[in-house]
Amino acid sequence: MLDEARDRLAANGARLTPVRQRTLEILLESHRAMGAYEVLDRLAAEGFGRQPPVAYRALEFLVEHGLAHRLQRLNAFAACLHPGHDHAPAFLICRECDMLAELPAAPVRDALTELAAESGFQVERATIEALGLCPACAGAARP
Amino acid sequence: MLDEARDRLAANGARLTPVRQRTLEILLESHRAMGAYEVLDRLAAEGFGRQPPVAYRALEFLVEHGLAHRLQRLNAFAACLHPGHDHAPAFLICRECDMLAELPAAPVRDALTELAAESGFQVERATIEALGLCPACAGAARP
DNA sequence: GTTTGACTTGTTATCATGTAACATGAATAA
DNA sequence: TTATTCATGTTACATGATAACAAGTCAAAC
Repeated sequence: MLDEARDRLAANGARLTPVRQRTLEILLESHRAMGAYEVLDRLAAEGFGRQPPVAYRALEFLVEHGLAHRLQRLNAFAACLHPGHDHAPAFLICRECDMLAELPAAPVRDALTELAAESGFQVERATIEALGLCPACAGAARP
Repeated sequence: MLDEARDRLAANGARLTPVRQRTLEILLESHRAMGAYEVLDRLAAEGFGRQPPVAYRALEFLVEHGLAHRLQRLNAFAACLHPGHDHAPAFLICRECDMLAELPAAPVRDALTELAAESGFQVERATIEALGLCPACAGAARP
């Protein structure tokens, strides 16, 4: 995963420096949405800077290069699980257990792009996030 | 618009009190996305309370009752332009002029709901926001 | 009509999230 | 090697949001 990321970045003339790599690893390890300050704490504990911009810059960099996503509803970030494939994912956030699922959302994005185009609006980036119940929690709620 | 809002609320046993009404008016007048603190300043200048919860409570109330929307991407709020009609609107935000358009997005929502259902996820609320260029700004950019 | 209880509004205090501006250090290219 | 660009770190601040409590308002029940 990291090697793939490094290659992808090199192709764009960007570098996976230590902070950036560690930030990506932290996101990948925890495998859930993390707030910037949570990431910052981890970084600081490992000897990196302890001021907010350190985390925000690394996270922003990862998002810019498609290696992580920003979740608007949660004010949080998560590693991208399918870097490069379909880059307009939709996110499903379980309101019970906070589980996060990322799914390829080409049809949804297309519907949105087309709808916008009818008003002459050019979509560049779309945020598609749903709140609801994951299968496990839905099952538990209706026994 | 206000009368319609009042009626809709009365039907739900909720009241359009002065702060709430004024908050809705402020959103409607400016007809764009406003931060909570911007709304708060206006309210305070008109003799209402000047502490954050005053604005947040009024805004939250309006959102709860479908009279306003919260825009995750902007950390902002905007009056709902079609209260009651299709309540899963998509938002188009122009990155040049900050124009905000709200459009009925039933097809997009349906596509998302169906996609989620394939994974067993039950969508309750969806956030669909697009960043891009409005017709005016797109025209100006490509002369 | 007064009392009860739910709701509304306001406060203080604090926390969480995000960014601007600047100084220093490392990598790259001329 | 020197100029230039990019990265990292800092301080300081701006913005966004909520918890906890006190006081006022209003309608319904008695």
